[in-house]
Amino acid sequence: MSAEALSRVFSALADPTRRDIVARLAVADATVNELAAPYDVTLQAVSKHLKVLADAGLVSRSRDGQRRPVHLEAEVFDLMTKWIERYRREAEERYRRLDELLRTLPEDGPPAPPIEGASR
Amino acid sequence: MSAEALSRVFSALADPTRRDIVARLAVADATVNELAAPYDVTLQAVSKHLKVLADAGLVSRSRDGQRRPVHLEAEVFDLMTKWIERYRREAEERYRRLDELLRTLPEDGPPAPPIEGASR
DNA sequence: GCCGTTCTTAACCTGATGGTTGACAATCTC
DNA sequence: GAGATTGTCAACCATCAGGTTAAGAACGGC
Repeated sequence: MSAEALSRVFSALADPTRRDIVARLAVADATVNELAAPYDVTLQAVSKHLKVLADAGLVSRSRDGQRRPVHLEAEVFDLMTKWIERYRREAEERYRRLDELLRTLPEDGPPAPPIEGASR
Repeated sequence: MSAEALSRVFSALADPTRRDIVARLAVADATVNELAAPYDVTLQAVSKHLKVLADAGLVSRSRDGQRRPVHLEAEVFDLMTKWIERYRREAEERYRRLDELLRTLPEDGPPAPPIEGASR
């Protein structure tokens, strides 16, 4: 369920053009033509990119006459940040414990014997 | 340069199996066989996943006899977090300014005229 | 109503990706 | 050294992703 969503978000941001679009939308909303201008790909390609971003929930598209203003949805970033921070914290906690363990060990040379069954 | 790196990281984490591997490595280092056990794909497939993660700099692989212990490299997460946080902050700042603008405007009904050239 | 503008959808091509099987390198065990 | 264990590499296959061109939908302006 949420795994699908996360996959879509990460996948969407794996493309440099799409990341650039997100970066520009963080500054201001923009229309499809405005967004497409800097890149030397067709408008259709950019339209596809926007569909990918929209499916990932990273942007929303509305209607204003013929224009389709694109808007960055910042909430989705929280989903990613939570995922990343969770595992970063776990890993760091693990290092902290390891450092502690090493500090409490006797101060001998590098060829220390393998710690058989230390924390198992 | 760093764009390539970011693409590799996001792309690596776009796959649910690889995210699961990262999650398990956050708890403890593990060998390829141990990592492969829960999934119903071949060992070779998992080996490929690990190569992708290693190329993204998310894990490192060393040697211990026949075993190849895999280790999570938490520093790379910072790269992602920085990217995400930068644009999330920009977007939020933009909302803040918009809210302020709306608050300073006269209190009339919904059909307010378009703000022609408001901040341009 | 018609034309130009804006944007999306469909069909298609090509290259990357995730999976498989098969071969083999490297290491421990006997 | 022979055999088992652990893991990688190569070749192959199917699907997906990003690009294109072509067609058309939706709207504003005349």
